[in-house]
Amino acid sequence: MLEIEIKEAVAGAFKSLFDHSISVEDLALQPTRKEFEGTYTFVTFPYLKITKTNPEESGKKIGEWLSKNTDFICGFNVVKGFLNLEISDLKWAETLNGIDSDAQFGKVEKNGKKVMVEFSSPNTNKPLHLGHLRNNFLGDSTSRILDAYGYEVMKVNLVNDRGIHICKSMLAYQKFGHGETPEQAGIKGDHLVGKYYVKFDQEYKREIQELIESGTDPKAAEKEAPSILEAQEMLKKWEEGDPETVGLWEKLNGWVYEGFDQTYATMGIHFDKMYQESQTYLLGKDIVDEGLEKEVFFRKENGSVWVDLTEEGMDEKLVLRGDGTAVYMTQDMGTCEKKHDDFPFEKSVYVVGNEQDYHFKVLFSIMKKLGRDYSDGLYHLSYGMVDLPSGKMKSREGTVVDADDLLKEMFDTAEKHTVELGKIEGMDEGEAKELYKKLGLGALKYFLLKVDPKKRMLFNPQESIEFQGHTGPFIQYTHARISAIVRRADTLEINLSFDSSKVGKLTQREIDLIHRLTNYTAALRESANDYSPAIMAQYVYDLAKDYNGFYQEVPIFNEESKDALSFRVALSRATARALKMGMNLLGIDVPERM
RNA sequence: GGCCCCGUAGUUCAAUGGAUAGAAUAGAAGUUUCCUAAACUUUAGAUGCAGGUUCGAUUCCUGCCGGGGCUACCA
Repeated sequence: MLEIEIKEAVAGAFKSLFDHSISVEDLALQPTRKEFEGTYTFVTFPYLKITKTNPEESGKKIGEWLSKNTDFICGFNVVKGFLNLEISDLKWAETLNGIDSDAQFGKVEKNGKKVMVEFSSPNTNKPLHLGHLRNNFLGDSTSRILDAYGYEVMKVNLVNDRGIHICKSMLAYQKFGHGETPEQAGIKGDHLVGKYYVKFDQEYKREIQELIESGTDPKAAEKEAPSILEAQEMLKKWEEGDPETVGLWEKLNGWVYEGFDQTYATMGIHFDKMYQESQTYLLGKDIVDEGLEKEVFFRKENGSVWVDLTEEGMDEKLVLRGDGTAVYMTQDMGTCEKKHDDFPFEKSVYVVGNEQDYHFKVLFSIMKKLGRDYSDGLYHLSYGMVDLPSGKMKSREGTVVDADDLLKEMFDTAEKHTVELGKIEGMDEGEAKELYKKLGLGALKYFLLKVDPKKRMLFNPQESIEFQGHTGPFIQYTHARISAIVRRADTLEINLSFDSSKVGKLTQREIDLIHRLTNYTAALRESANDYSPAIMAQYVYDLAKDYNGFYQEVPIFNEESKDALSFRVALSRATARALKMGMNLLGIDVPERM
């Protein structure tokens, strides 16, 4: 890669000029700011002790050495401690040739390591909402990025299918459902069950109100309301395996899964393995025993078991109740171990909201204290809440954005825009429908992924369904446009290969674009190491923007030498390929025409 | 109270300790006989406050001010 070659040359300069060895990894190059001449900038400030002279002189010496001793650095200038390097047009053309003829471009060798990515984690008492979308897209995209970066990836979904909250919707259904089914009601199973969850809450609130009015203390009322007592009773029955209760649970969960499957299919997301909490909630007790034996945990007088993490800057944390039943942490320790047994990973990523930062910090500490060799590979991909302009989403107050509704709205808006712009001429209906889905989903995924995962973000429904500017469809459009160029080049039988030495003077746009193409792998690496699709999202946007600038400037099929023409087509083709690969990492399809 | 995260143009987002803090959108002004105008060009506009570390701070440290989260024998 070009950047490596330059770094090697700089290291050579240090060796030759100052008799000092620097490893290539320690050297940093940055893109030259556009107000200066050059493409790559080497900052000399940090090396003044080695060069034993002032910044300007250091830059000048290194620049001169590089010009003299390499055939691709054709010029340089020094501004203070900044050495700006110019790369010859020939080198750029050769670089593009290399990229374009490299069938393996963008591919990273498999590294033989396994990583498990857990995401989505829905509750089976209500449908998916906007927050889940951020989670799902992050998890899916991160999985794709890790896979592309050489890992063997296992995508898993741990479904929260048991517990008091599940019993709430079951109870309300039992009382008020009159045997209603999704088919009868004409709504998806998850929405039907969600309806009864809301119903429960209404009843529950009404009962509390009544109790308060009859003189009960508000706190006591919350605990004494008949509905909550019934739900607790139901949970007990479920745990005892009462056939009727389990039957109801299975029926409702079945409906919810059907609904979820539909939504996942619409989102283009699938999992390699499903875990259910109903199967894992009893796990972890053997780990508690192990921890006691290893004296990582300790038992209090009432029999409850704790871990002391004060040395790690945290508190004491309960890992088993006094009555011997499990808490969330017990379960998660067990599940962590089970996941590793099922798929012996080097890394395991949990895509979970940042309200659980502390929980995972504790969990990972415990696994480390227990001596699990994989504990350093545990990673909490923590993401911030999605806010609405009206404020925080609250399911009980009905201020959530439903995932299915939002997806449909995106598709509809895509259709409206597409038809308005007259883009569907010559497309059959199936093709057009396919396009609306790609655009709507592309817009939504890109919107949620372009933001740094850990940051809280604002989702304005009106503004979010945009297809102009820094959006998924902008990148998709660029790809469609390039595809048209490539199609035309094919009919003209333009040869892909060109003689680099005959391409001639390159424009700044062309250099920028090739430069950007050379950074694909670096963007992938950074994205994978940071578990951040946002980095890749930014890369594809910048690439698309660079291409649009280039496209605007020079007609590609104008009359010039065959080499110049082939060069531009090759540049287009390589860009399309990089865009497609990058967007694929975000889980976004790029259409051939739109 | 303790701990964690976040404060950047009107708005939504960027910026491995680097040069004159970038985009998009909204505002103003332009560009289609020519490969897709969902595009392009020009223009105006921002680092919460106060210190510190250094050649250099949006970035690192301290304090304050604002927003959010965690702080359950809930999950």
